[in-house]
Amino acid sequence: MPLQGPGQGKRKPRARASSGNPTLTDVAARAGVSLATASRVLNDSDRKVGAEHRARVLRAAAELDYRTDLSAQAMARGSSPVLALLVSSIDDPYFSAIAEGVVSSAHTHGVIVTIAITARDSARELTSVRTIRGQRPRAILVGGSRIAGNPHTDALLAELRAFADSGGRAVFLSQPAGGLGAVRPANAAGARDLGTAIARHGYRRAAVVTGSERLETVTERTEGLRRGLAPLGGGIAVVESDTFDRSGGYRSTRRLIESGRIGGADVLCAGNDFMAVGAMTALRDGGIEPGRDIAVTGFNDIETAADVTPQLTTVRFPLAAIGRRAADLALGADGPPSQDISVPGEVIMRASCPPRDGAVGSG
Amino acid sequence: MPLQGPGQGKRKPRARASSGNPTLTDVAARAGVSLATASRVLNDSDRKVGAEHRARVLRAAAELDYRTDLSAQAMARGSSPVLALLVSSIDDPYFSAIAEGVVSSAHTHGVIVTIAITARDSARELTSVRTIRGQRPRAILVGGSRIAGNPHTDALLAELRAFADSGGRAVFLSQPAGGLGAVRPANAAGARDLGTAIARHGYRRAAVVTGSERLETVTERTEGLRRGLAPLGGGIAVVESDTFDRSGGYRSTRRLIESGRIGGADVLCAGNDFMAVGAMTALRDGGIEPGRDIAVTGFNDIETAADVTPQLTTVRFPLAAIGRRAADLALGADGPPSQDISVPGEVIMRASCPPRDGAVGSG
DNA sequence: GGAAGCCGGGATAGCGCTTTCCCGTTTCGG
DNA sequence: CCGAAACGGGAAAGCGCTATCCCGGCTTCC
Repeated sequence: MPLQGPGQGKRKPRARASSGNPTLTDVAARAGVSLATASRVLNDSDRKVGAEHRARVLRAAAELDYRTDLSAQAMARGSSPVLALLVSSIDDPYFSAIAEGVVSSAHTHGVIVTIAITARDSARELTSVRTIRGQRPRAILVGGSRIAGNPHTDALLAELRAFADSGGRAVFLSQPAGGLGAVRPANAAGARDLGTAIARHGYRRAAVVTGSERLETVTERTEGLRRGLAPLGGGIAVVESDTFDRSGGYRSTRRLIESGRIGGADVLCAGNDFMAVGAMTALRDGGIEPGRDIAVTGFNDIETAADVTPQLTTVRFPLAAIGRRAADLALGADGPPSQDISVPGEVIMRASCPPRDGAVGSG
Repeated sequence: MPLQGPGQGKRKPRARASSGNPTLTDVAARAGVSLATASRVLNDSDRKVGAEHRARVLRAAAELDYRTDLSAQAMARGSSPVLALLVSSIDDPYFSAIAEGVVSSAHTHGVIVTIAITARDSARELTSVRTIRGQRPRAILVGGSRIAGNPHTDALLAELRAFADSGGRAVFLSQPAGGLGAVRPANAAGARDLGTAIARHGYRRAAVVTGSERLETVTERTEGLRRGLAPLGGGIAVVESDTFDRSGGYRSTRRLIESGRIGGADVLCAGNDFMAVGAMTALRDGGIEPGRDIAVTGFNDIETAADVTPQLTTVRFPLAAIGRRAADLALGADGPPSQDISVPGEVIMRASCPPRDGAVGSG
């Protein structure tokens, strides 16, 4: 038995799982070339490799069913081809439409998308970003409206900025912050256009049913609406807030009806389509027929909007395009890392908001 | 100038990006302990570490804002904490609901979710799985209905099986195959229950509007419906196929109306809720009032189902729960790796399918 | 004809982490 | 009171890649 110097003993190499995946070393060995050559072939690097060797490597890889280990590649290269998407919920047409665009863009960039949901919980949002940072992604996309007075906002922003400082790219899908760039729906302009459109249809007193005013999206839309109504002498008669979803729309409308405060309004403007749908049901339950007794509008043009009765007037945003554009911005080598891109919406007038007597002509 | 032996020259270490992330080595150095100790503290390993050292490491990590590099960790450990989800589209309430459950389960398991979309393109499905395999994920979840006669099916299955053989777990969210386990809605049973329910409401002749019969989901539902209707003497009068979405529902219904083939039916059963919604619009366009002149049913109970007029009778599946369960199955160390779990649905009778004269009593 | 390139290939440092080994101290059990 | 076991800590061997560096053989070009 050979003597071994102290501390110099050969360790037994960790046992490779018998069913482990083939490695590049295996491929190189089978092809009878060096590791370097195999790597060069499989990544078609700049360095040229002779046709003979190239073919051998390719064949060996195919025979072994070789799959590059992305973790190893990421570590060797120092960056991994992933884009992280952070949204409050993926089970929400708004975000899933954006996600679709993001994934599609990422695909064309050859980048993998990882997804984290925050469930509108700002603490979880923070821990998610922390975890995500561990992935050393190329970019982080943050969806979901910023909430005023959020105790974790500063920490989140610091985290994102640190990420950006270490070479990553962070892009918001809502209001930008911390000099970090954003691609987002032009809520204010869209709401203003909607206000203008309904004013021209003859409506003057709006009842607004929306989410918490601490959501920036909410204030942008409400304010935009006010500005759109004003020129023709219209305005917002009353604002009622609740959760930013269907049931919130139902409940707040119900409260408006029961308290009689809905009386002065000729149009009910909901903060989004879900709220609008809930509001319509509440109206019917209260004996008010939407589209006839009072007009109704929403926001976002979810697919349902065209399927409810009466069809819902709303503002359409190209959500998938927004997602795609955000991913492009985050992944593109070119262009300023931080721009604030507002994507305009389009007012879709439908039966829930018919022209009234006294409406301004189309001229 | 010191002589250097051939091939032994000291390479200049690759320049670390000045703004690079702090490494565990940095943490250990700052804490004045070894790499091993730092690692042990940060992963609370079995090995005990003195309180003093522990505290120093923790403090150093916090001060440096250290974030474990997941790729490096994955490589060192030989496996990465990721679950890959493959769906045809994330912008589809069906899949986004499942995805929500998947992500939520993964979160509690401390696992990251990466997502890939296939756009119902089987070639892309295959390449996606190939890429995914490179991530060496713990598990792969495959959504989307299997399509009969798909040329890439064998390759896909082989790929998944190879993945399973090398220690991963693959779970289908639709029909299982290749002995690989699945968690999925009990389409056949749900459809049968729906058939039974509408038969008891007095309906006998169903017109079915659905997707391609090469989709297994479609055949399962149609067949189940037939079995539910039969005991009370009902049956399927006509089947019309088109794309498995809203416009497909519209078009096929339209064709049924124009050809007069809808005549013999007292209920129109759509393959899913989207098709049902499209069908209702087509009916109205054809002068037939859904819910009054003909009953209508859907499948899945998407949120919209309760918002259309008349409210849609459908079969509800707990999609998020299915996603969660699939992820649990794929990530759980326990349990047989491959089971076929059918999650039952619940018939939701609504106004689109009112009881007819001659309906069977509730007794 | 020899110096000065290309060119295709191989050897091999890391990348940042985990984990095995090994070692000096204590703490016990007998 | 001595040997064994337990304990806390450190050194370093990889994990599977990429990319740098080096080399020998051929062209080129004066």
